[in-house]
Amino acid sequence: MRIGELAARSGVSVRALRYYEEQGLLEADRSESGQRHYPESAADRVELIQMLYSAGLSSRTVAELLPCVDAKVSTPESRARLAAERDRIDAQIAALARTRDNLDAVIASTGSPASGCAWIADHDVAAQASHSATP
Amino acid sequence: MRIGELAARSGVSVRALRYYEEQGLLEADRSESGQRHYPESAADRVELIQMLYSAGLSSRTVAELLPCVDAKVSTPESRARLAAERDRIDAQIAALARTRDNLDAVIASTGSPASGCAWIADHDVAAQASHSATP
DNA sequence: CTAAAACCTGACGTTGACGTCAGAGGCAAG
DNA sequence: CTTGCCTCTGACGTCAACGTCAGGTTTTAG
Repeated sequence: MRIGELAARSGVSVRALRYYEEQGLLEADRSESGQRHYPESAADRVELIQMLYSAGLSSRTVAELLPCVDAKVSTPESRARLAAERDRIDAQIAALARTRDNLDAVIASTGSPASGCAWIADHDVAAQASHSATP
Repeated sequence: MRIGELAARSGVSVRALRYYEEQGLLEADRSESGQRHYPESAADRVELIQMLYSAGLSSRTVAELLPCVDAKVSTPESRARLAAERDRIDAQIAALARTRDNLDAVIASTGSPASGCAWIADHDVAAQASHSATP
């Protein structure tokens, strides 16, 4: 398929796909006239790239991880790299969960006009507690 | 305390604190000579701002939410706003969890050199499964 | 064959959250 | 007083992940 169709299928812009290629994240065959031609699997690849992007990985990091994903075997370094990113994401999830819980507390405290909003005082206790529990 | 100390305590740069003030996220008293002076509670405020930033909220959004956090009562709009952001964070957590699980699968498949790496084919199945299992 | 739609490269523009630098004041110590 | 560190405003620089525009070629529809 050509770049327009891949863009439509994967929901990203044509420009983004060309950018991915520029960054070495996505390769394409070229027709005689120079037009990019992608296999069906490219849609999955793009989805994967987007997933890693949305997890906060930079294009450089993704570029470093993708070969390790593609390869059947991995070096100890690449495994460490993957594990490190996994841990980073885990920490990110924990932090987000804390933030969400705090937002819930805010919503609860502001929901009924009678209740006071002592959240700024509360949130530190919660933050410190979960912080000291997950360093 | 002055800006340098607040920066040291809260772990952000002096520039960032001035930026927060610029964006209306953090107010400061001014001494006669114009130097910023913060109360102790400012450290908590900064921590809160950072938490919201790290959850992917823009400074504009934070600026809209903070008054609603400070106020004892909230309007229906502000509550809806808070709830919307909460849901966004929830979705973000779910997406991150999926990404993490995928990374785990990669690590597992590349961990032992004997096992094949059929992850790109697998990950969609897993993504669909966890997607339909956690909305 | 022709016009519209899709594609190409190259290059400059955008946005957010700061970094960094310049030049000028403020403040406690010796 | 002056030395040294802190602070001020203002303004330009940065970086990532694209958006957008220009000017030209290719493919497709009629």
